Amino acid sequence: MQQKYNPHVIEREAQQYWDASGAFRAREAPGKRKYYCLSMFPYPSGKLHMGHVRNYTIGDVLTRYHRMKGRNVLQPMGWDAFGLPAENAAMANSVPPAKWTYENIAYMKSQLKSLGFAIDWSRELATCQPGYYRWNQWLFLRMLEKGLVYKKTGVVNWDPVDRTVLANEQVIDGRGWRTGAMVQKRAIPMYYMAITRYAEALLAALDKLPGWPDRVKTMQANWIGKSHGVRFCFPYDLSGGKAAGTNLPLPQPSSHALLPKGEGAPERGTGAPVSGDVTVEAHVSTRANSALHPAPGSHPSTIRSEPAPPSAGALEPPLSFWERGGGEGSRGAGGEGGSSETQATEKGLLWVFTTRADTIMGVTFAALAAEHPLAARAARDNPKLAAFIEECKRGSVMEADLATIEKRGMPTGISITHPLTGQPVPVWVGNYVLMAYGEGAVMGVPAHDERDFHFAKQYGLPIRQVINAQTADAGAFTTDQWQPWYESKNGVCINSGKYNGLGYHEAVEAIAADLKAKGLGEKQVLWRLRDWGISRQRYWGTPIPIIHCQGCGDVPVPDRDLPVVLPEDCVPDGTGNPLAKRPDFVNCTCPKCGKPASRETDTMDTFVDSSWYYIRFACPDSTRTMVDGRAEYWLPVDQYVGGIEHAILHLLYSRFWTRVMRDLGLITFDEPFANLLTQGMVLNEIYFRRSDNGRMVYYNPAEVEAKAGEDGNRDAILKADGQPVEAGGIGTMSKSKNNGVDPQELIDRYGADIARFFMMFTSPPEDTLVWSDAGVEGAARFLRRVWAFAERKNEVLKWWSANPTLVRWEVGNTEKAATVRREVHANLKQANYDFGKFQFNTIASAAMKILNTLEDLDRSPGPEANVNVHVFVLHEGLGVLLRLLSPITPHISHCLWRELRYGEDVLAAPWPEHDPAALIEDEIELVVQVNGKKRGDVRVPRDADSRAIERIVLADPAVQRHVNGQPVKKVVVVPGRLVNVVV
RNA sequence: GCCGGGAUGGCGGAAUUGGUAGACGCACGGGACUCAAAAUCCCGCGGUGGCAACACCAUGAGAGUUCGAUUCUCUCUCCCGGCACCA
Repeated sequence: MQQKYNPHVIEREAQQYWDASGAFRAREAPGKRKYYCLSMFPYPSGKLHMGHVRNYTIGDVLTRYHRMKGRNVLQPMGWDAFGLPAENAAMANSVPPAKWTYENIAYMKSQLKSLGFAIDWSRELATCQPGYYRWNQWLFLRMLEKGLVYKKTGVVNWDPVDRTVLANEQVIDGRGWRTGAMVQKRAIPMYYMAITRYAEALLAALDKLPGWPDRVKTMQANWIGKSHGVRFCFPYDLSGGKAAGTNLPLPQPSSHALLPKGEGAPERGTGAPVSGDVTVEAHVSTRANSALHPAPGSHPSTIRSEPAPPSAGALEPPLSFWERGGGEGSRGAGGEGGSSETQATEKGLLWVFTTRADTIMGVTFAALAAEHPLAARAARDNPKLAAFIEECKRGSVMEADLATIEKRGMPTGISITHPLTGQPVPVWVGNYVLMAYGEGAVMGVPAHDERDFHFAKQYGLPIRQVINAQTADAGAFTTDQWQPWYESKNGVCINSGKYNGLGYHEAVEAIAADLKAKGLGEKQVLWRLRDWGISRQRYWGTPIPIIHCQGCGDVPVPDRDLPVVLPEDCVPDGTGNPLAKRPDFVNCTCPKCGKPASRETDTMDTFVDSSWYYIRFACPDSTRTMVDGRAEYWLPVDQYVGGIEHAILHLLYSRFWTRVMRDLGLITFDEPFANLLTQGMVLNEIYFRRSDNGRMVYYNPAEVEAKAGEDGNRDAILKADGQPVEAGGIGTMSKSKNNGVDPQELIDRYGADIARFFMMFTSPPEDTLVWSDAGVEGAARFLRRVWAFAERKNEVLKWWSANPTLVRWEVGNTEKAATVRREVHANLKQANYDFGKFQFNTIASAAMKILNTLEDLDRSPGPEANVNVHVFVLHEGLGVLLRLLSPITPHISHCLWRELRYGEDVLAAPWPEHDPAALIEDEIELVVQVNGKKRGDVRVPRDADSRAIERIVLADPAVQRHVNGQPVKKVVVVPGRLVNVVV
C-alpha cells in the first residue's frame, strides 16, 4: 500500500476499474426498485464552472447512496447543445457552431469523467443530434394536429443584440435574459404552444408535489397567476344618440369566456361542468382563423399563416387578451397586434375585469390603456389625446422603471353607461393601464383602489366611498389621504343601494348575478400565463418542420421526411438567419402539390430541447419511436437536481410537455420530477474599475487583495499594480463580471475527492454559496488523515479480515472501545438521518467525527484494553467510515476498501446501518438545571426511575447551592436528557 | 406593495418533536518535533468580570407562551430570491 495519499494515482485507477467493469451501466430490472437521479444537463459552453461541480456532486452523492441502499439506479448525462452562445462563438472565431459545440462537449465530458461521477455514459445524448431533435419536430407536428401548436402574427419581444424573439419568460425587467439589452416590440409571425390550455392542471397539480420546495411551487403558482373576478362591460354609443340601454343582448359566451381549458375531469378540482367550458381553441378557431387552429383530433394538411380579419359586429366586445395573443407581447406593453384587428365602433361595450366587483357602485371613471381601440377612436379627432397616447406607447416600451413613473391620464370625452346604475361614466386614458393584461381597460374606483385614488385626486375625479370598515381602529374615511383599509375585503357595502350591508363575498355574488341577468357580465377567471412562443430567428436550433408553398400555404413536413436536418457547416456572420442564405436548405418541393416551395427557416426555442430530454434518457437509442416502454420503468425522475434559477421556465415547460406527451398516449405519468432539489447559486466577489471612457473593467478576485479597512469598509487593491479597485459586492460567477473560479484548478491541485468533499462540506446544498477556498485545506487534511490511518492499521486490519470470528462484540463491554463504538454508531445514525434531509455538510462532519474517535482509541486504548475488542472496533469503525464516505469521496473509499480487504468493490457493499445495541449505556449522563439554567450534570443508571433521579439530583452539591434552601416547586425529568429543578 | 426564504463566534456552519447554544471544520494563538522550514501532532479559542472555583451576558431588535425558546406566537428591523401600476 502506498504510504502517501496520492489522489491522482488512485483516482485514475478507480475510474479505470469502473470503466472496465461497466459499473454505472443502468439496466431495466422490472421488480427491482429503481432510482432515477438526474442533474440538469449542462449547456456545453466550454468548460465546467463551479455551479456544475456543485450540482453534479450533489446528484452523484445521492446516486451512489441509493445504489448502496439497494436501488437500481440510473444517472445519465447529456448536453443542452443548441443555443445562442454557439452562434456568438462562431461569429467571433469563424467556426461552425457545430464544431465548437462538439469540441466543448468532448472537453467537458473529460472533466466530468475526471470527477468520477457514476454516470451511465452509454445513454449520453446531445440535443443538436438529428436523432434527438427529429422528435422535437415529430411532437411539434402532433401538437399542430391537436391544435396545441398554432401560428399567429403578433407583437413579440425583440432582442436587438441577439436579433431574436424572446419568450415572455425570457424578458427580465424589460431586458433580454441573455444580453441584458432593452427589448423592443416587433410584429412577426410565429408558432405558439398552447401551454395555457394546461394552466389549471399545472396549477392544481402543484399540491401533489410534496417533494418539491415550497418556494419553487409558489413561484410557479405566481407565474401561472390565476385570479378570480368578474368580467363585465359598460355600454356606450358614440353616434350622438343616447347611450345604449342596459338591455343589450350579450354577445355569446364563446367570444369571451376564454378560460383555458383544464385537462380531463379527474384533474379538475372545481367540478365545474366540462360542457360549460369554452376552450381556447374553440374560441380562436371562431375568432382568429379557423383553418389555423383545427379542432383537436383533426388532421389538416395545410395551415394558413395569416389570421383572417375578424368580423366587426356592432356589439362585439373588444378582443380579450387571449385572442389578442398577449402571449407574445412583453409584459407591461404589447397588444399592438390587437388594435389592427379591432376597430372601435360607434356603439359597443367596454369590457373590464375586476377582482373587486363589490366596489362596482363606487365607479366614478374608467381608464383605458393607450393601445386600447376605443382610445384610438377617441383620438381620431383629438390631436392632444393622440399625442398623449403616442407618448404613453413610447414610454411603455422603454421601461424598467415603469413602476415608479407618475400616474398620468387624459380624458377622452367619451361617456359610457354604468351597467347597474345607468349613470354616465367618463372614460380616460391612463398610463398605468396595461393592454396586455385583462381587457386593457379598468373600472376606476378611487375610494377603494390606491392607484385609482391617486389618479382621481390628481385629476379631480369624484371619490365615492362604498365600503366601510368593520374594525373600529380603521379610522374614518377621508378623501384627503389614502389608508390601507380602503382596499380591505373585510368591510361591508354602503352607499350601494340594494347591496348595502353585504360583505365581500355576498356582494360579489349578488353583483355578478345581476350583471349576468342583464347580459352585461359574469364571473370569470383570469390567468397571467401566456402561450409559449417557440419560433426563433436563429440558426443553431431545431428546424421547424414546415414548408411554405405558394399554392398550398404552410404545409407540415410529412413524418416520413423527418428529421428536417440542420446543416452543420454554417458559419453565422451576425446578419440575419444564416439558414435563409442556404438554398440547399430552403429550396424544396411541396409535399402536397409537388411544386417548388421553401422551407421554414425559424428554429425552435431551446427550452423545447430541455423539456423532455429526461424521458429520452430512458431509451436514447430508440430510432423508430420518440420513447418506448423503458420510459415507463425509469420515469418519473425520482430526484431532480439543479439550480434555483430554473424554478419557472424549464420546470414549467417540462411539466407542460409531460402532460402533452401523456395526452398523446406516449407515456402514462403526469409529473416528470417526483422530487426536486434546488441547489443554491455559487457567488463570488466583484471588483472593477471605471475607465476614462466610462466602461467598466472587471478584475478577477484572484487578482485582487482585499483588506478590512479601519472604518469597516473593505479596501481592495489590484495585486499587479498595487492600486485600489472598487468592490462591486457579491454576485453569481459570470464571464461578464470576470469573477468566475475555474474548478479545474482545484481538481488539478487536489484531485476529485478533495474537491467533492470540500464542496459538500462547506455548506448545505440549497444555500447560496459565496465562494472561498479557505476550507479546502481542511478537506485535504481530512482525507490525508483517513489514508494515513488506514495505512497505519493496514496489517492488523488485514489480519482481522482473515480471522473475522475471533471475538464478537458483547453489549455491556466497559472498555474505552465501547465508548468509541458507541460514538461511531451514534454518528452513523445521525448521518443516515441527514441523508434524508440532503444535509451533506453534516454527513461529512459525521465522517470526521468517526475518524477522530477512532484515532483517539488507537492512540490511547485505555488501561483495560483487550486487543481483540480494540481491533474489532477499529475494523468495524473504519468499515463504516469508508462506506459513509464513498458517495462523497468514491475514489479513496474504493481504493481503501480493497487494500484493507473489506471486499472487492465498495459499490457492492451494503450501506451501513447503526447497531441500536451499541448505543445503550449502563449509566447515562443527565444535564441538571435549576430554574432552566444549567448547573451541572449527574450520572445515573440507565433504568433509574424519576423518583430515584430526583433524589440523586437534589442531593447534588451544585443543586443544593443554587436551591439555597428555597422550597422546590417541582422537578421536571426529561428521560435520557435532563432534569430541571424549579424553585 | 405582495409572496417565499433567511439573520447563530473572526469565517463556513451545527443543534432531529421546545431540553447542555456554538458540533465539525477554517482562521488565529501557544507548545512538541526539526539545525531550520514545510508537513504532522498536542493544547487553547463567543463576550465581560475573576488568580481561580465560578458568576453574569449572549442565537438581528422588542414582547409573549413555557419549568425551559436558536426552535412556537405577535410586532419590528435588515438581507436574499420571486412577482408587480395584475385591475
